Amino acid sequence: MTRRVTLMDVSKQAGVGVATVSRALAAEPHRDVSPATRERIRRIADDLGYRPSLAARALRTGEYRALSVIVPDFEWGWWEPVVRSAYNAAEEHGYHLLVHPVGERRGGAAGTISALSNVPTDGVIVLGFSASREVQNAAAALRLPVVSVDDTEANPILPTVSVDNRAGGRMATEHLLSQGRQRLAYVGNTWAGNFVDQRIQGFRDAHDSAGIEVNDRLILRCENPWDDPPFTFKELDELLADGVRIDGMFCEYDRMAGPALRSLRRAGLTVPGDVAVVGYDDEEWAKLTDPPLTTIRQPYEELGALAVSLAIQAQTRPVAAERRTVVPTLRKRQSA
Amino acid sequence: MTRRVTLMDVSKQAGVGVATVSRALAAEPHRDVSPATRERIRRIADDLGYRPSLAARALRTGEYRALSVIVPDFEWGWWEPVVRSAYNAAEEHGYHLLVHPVGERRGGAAGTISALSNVPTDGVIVLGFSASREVQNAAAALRLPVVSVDDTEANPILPTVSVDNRAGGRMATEHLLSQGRQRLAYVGNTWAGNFVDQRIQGFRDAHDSAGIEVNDRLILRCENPWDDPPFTFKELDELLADGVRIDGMFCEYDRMAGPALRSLRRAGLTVPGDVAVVGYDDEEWAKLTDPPLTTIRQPYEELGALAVSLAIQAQTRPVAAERRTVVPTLRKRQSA
DNA sequence: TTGTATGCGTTATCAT
DNA sequence: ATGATAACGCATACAA
Repeated sequence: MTRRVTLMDVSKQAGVGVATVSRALAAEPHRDVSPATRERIRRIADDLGYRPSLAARALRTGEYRALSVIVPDFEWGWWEPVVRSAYNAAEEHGYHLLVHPVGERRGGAAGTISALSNVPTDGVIVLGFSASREVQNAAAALRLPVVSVDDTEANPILPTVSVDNRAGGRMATEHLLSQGRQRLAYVGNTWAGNFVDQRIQGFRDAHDSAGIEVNDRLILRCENPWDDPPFTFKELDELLADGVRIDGMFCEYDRMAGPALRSLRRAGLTVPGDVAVVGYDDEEWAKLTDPPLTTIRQPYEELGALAVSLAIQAQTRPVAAERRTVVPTLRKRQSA
Repeated sequence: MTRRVTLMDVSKQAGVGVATVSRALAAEPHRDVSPATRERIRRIADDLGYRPSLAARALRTGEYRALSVIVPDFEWGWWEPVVRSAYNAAEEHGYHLLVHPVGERRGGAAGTISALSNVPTDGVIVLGFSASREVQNAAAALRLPVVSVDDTEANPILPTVSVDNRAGGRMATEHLLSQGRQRLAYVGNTWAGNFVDQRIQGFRDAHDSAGIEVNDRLILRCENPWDDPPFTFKELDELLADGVRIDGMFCEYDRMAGPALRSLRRAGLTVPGDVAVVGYDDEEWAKLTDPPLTTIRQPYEELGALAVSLAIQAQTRPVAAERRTVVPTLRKRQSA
């Protein structure tokens, strides 16, 4: 391992001062350096294999030009496209994006943010967590601005970008109703959460507009059956066994579709013939279910780009702790 | 935004020199500082909200204590658990792990590595790319050691950690044969690649051991049907329509299972009754197919941990450009 | 247009 | 056990 090539080396080789070299190598052509020398110096730097020291630069400028995004690593999938778009957006701003999965062992989102004291970063984007005080405090302790994505708390305490879940629920339901389906089930998880309430609210909204009454018995809260046979939703199995008829189903999120489709098939119902099914999230594998899943697609690209732009803004001037809402769209496939 | 708290501030407050403060705040108790002052200084630092400057530290020590992992962002899914285990392993070594998705626009793996000149990092782990000369050169230009994961080239030019695909293919096939299945199809993608050859070789190995002849007509190379109805594999549809009987199927990787299962169902075949199906990768959603997919699980945890350990080693002493192989396991579910 | 000199905050070396 | 100080490599204010 030879010593690293520094500005000094380049300057000596070029027979000019380090300042000139620094200016010549600046990203955007510096006004105080002749194109000729700029060109000459850049060539020499290249020949010598010069690479700027990020540490030295950051020490001098006080910024790393990097953002960190905290992702929930126990929930695979949905956040990937957000990270992707954030990465691209960051790049366009000349920033790098560092991705940090939250480990159970790492004390959740707040713990992961605290660990960022050892990561060179200028700002934090938190994906998919309700931004509690703890998150806010952890970031404040590091003097890092935070932006939250997909936090569905009623009153955000941070600048927040999120999707209109109520509109999404409504959209899914309207799609089902518009096909003449009348007896719709809502198949949700057992957990509670604002986004759940919002999607159900959308479900109700659509019924109201259509003048159809919601049968509360069809609003199901199901236990995860993912690890034990027969991998169906027993709540749904029982409902169907009781002879309750449904002709449409809105799954709280795509992952509910696997067990739900199995329950339907087990009950001898076809999709979409007997029952039309709509999911939520448009995860990559939604096209792999049988039949391919019609679903609500979150505007992942917007989410990522917006979050990055807010995070960069927040570095210089405070950004209001208010919610920016983006709207989902319907992705039609074969299940409804 | 007030000025940041530095060692100087702490030292003045404590009435000691900066060196003492630096020693007192070192991660592992420094031998040259009394426990009393150590304790006192740490408290003061805490009170003042002192955070070390990573830039200054890195400038001084010459290392960031961070590794970068390059992941193929166009292939969702399989690498997630590897990143997770790598993250944990890195943490145990006192390192941070930075995750970098490769963008199409970013010039592939090599391009993404080059972009790391703007990322504070001490080493690179490349996931899921055949480590070409380009990758090697890109890393060399940055003077960063590289470790490759899941590169299936015959002769690795980098330290490489990979899974025994031949053993995996054999394992999947033996599982099918052991159930008395005799007419097995191999359902693969149209692409070529060493890992494909290896899995097929394992498929053949198992047949050889069982004294069963492979019917080459049953080795299918199918076009992706993921974006167009009817979302089945037409190659498989045709085979079945021709009246060819199969009773078992090995999918080259889990994602092939969606269309394959649809093809089977469309042909009126049940799974696993008529046809037993085994996948490869054990992706998260493998449990969502109907029936839940029996599959070959790659030892993701080992892959990540091993890669990190090699990358850290490579920082100090050269690590041989040889392949370390780990073995997959069978994950039994309902499809076979 | 270019060169010189300073300081960013830390750790390590050398005194004491 | 502690303190003073040099050096890491860069960007910039200021001088030329």
